[in-house]
Amino acid sequence: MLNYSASEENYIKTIFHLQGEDGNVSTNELADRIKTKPASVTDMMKKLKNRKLVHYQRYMGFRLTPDGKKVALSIIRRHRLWEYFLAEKLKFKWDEVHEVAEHLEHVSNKKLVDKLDEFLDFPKFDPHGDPIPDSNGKMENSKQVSIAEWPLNKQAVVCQVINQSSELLELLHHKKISLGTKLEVKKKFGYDDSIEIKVQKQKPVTISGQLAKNIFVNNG
Amino acid sequence: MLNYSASEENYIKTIFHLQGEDGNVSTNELADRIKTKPASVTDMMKKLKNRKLVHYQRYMGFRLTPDGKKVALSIIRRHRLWEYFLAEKLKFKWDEVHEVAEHLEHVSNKKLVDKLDEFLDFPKFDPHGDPIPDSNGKMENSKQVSIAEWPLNKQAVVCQVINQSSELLELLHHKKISLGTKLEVKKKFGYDDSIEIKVQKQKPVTISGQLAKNIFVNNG
DNA sequence: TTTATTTTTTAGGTTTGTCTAAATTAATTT
DNA sequence: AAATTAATTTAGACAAACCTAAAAAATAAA
Repeated sequence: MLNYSASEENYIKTIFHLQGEDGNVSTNELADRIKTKPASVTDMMKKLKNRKLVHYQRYMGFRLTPDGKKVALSIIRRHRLWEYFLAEKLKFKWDEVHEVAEHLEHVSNKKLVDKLDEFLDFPKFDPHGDPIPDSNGKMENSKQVSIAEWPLNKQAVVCQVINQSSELLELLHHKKISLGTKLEVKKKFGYDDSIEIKVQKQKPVTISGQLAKNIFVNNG
Repeated sequence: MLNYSASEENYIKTIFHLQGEDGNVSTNELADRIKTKPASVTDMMKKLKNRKLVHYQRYMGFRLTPDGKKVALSIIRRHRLWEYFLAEKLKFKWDEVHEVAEHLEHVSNKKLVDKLDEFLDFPKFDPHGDPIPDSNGKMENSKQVSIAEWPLNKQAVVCQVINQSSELLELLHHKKISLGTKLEVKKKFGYDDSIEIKVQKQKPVTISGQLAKNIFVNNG
């Protein structure tokens, strides 16, 4: 994999986030996000087109080529691994990690990244619940969200439980919740952040806000 | 502390390494070291003079101001902490850490560096034996060298023992060596890397190459 | 469909950090 | 002390990444 400047990497990464499954990204949209001017975006798109990282025709928007996507995933991998490191090892707060990772992500030494991954024990999600690509660019296909944030009446599948302690495991066992359990959130009580969930075909049960925050789900 | 570009930081750091206690650094010397051209050095010196980081008069060489030294020490602190992290936590080899740290050192977030320092348990020396400045820029005043590399007949003071195990401690106790012990290396045997040392006023004793590599000394 | 508005691009300029080639100053040799 | 050599600086250019202002194209409205 070739090396790209921090600036190029920021453009590539941001296009990845803005383009959905198939949509094109517009000049203004990208300029807004990257906090630069549309003219600068046009300049950079010409450059990235030459490097075969984006499809681009003037006035028609742009999207990443397969090569561009690979590069984007490798930048996102670095970013999220550093976020995980900062939160898990250096005890940064959840909302402080992003800014620091914005800088660390541009150190693009493959051996460093792979060894960091190993040191962290190959985490699958960063502290915001976003999936971390592995060294081949593969990752879980949906964001991981605590059931405290999950919308009402939408099926969720338990995919991770953090902050494991024997008490927590005992509680989960009692509520018949484990990895892969399908459930729906039925009610949220703002008073104490407790929520009422329906596990598969059983009767609804209530869960404390504290527990809810530690059970992560996705849409299966 | 203001922020400086990676390029400025490389100049500042390199001037620090080249200037001794009081000596001036020359244009060619710095150009050589930084792998750039003398003309570029002159350009940068003008800039650093404006920022009050170097004393500089044309044709007369340059040296860091007190402010410049502070900046240099903070860069060196980052570099050596990352080197320690890479070797100790990510299991990089001794001779691979420098190159990667050259990039990581330019991420100049103070909180990141201080938390990294804490995570690493405030190490005093990097994997090459060079002292790591603390958050105030203070550091041990000499490089740490294993007695295997120490010159003959020069007083050495034991300042660290690494790879601590009960067997090693037992051996040290038996040889009457501990932190602060003064000794001299009297002979080196290339055959098995063993060395003969004289501890204070006692009779010379022989130490294996393996042990010698784990006893670090400086000149007191 | 013509006009007006928004979006995007082009043209030309700035800063940072680099370079080459020429000019200047310092150091060394004769 | 004059001449030669070496070190350093200046002058002018270049690439990357940004900018502003004006032109061009696409979109929306009348």
